Amino acid sequence: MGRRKIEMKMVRDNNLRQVTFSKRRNGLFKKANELATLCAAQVAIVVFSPGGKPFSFGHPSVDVVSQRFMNQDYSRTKPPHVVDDDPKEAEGGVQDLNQQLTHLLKQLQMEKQRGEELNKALKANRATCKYKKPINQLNLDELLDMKTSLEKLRENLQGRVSEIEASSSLLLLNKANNESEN
Amino acid sequence: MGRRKIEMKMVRDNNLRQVTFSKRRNGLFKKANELATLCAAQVAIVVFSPGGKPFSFGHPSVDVVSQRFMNQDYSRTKPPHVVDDDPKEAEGGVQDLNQQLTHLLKQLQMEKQRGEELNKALKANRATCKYKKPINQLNLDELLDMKTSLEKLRENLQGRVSEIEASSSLLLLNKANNESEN
DNA sequence: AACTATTTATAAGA
DNA sequence: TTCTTATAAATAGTT
Repeated sequence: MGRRKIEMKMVRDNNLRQVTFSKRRNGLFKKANELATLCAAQVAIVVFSPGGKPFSFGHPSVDVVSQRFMNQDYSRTKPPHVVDDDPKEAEGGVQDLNQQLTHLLKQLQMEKQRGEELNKALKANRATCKYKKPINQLNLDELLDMKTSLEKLRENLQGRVSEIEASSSLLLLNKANNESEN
Repeated sequence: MGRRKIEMKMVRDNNLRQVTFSKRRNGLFKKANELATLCAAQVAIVVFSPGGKPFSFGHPSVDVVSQRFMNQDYSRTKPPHVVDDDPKEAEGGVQDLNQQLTHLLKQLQMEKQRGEELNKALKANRATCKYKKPINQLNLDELLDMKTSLEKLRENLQGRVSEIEASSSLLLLNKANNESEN
């Protein structure tokens, strides 16, 4: 997409390849961000440059998404810790225990994060309580103000639970807004 | 990029959101494939659709790339499993690892329980969703019915999350009630 | 880093 | 879902 069409083969020139990588990595991450935003999807990307440098994009984070993926994946097939790089050690050796540990730690992190996000959502939600009583009497400015604060809340929400709560709130708001226009 | 420019906000319409997701997921994976091909880069992508279905792209594979990423990640900091409950054994003994495992499993259980409680509250809440769409068209009987079920729900709510959502719902109901009186 | 001529992705519509 | 098409966005080559 540019001055000329290019063949889909590895770019030979090292310098040009690096430039292409940078441009396209940015493009890829932008697309990923749009996908997450537009569709309320979770996305994780890991890329290694030709030089071996790691880059990543995650919504809400690489860890959360990859963990969710691994959990699903494992439940479909084998226990998560049986990677079997070294069959001799696979059943209860140190390596196996280490893998179990790592896996558990990640799950723990995920669960804790979920809890924290719920808490965050709660706090943010309380901030909106001041609006809750006289919603029929709010004027347009106040409604817009409320909308802003709800949208701000929405930005901070990470988990799906939070997603749902925000939708409800926005739905409520939209309803109020529409009616104030009549 | 199409017939019209669209706002970068979550697509509200479920059907349209699913279509958008499919199209853009394909686009994202295509871009990822091009990046890998042109630049000899390794790429891994994991995506969860709004409906929670997992999709992935990997070059050479999700596993290879994520494994490499994790290794690098760990080497930057400390091994993830060194929790140091017992400094004497901290460097790799089987006994120590087992203790860590047990400890982690307990923590996990606790966190999961917390999550489940929050989920329960959420589910109870969802039961009220059936009323949400045509609220303006509900007749008085239906409104009273809804009010009853909301009040019942309210009694059962334990967590603060649910508390807040119930308030919203009741507020919505009161509003609708008032309007039906006019 | 910026700039455009083009190619590519995609929103709407069928 | 798949295809078509008008338009928006990405980007290859250039400065």
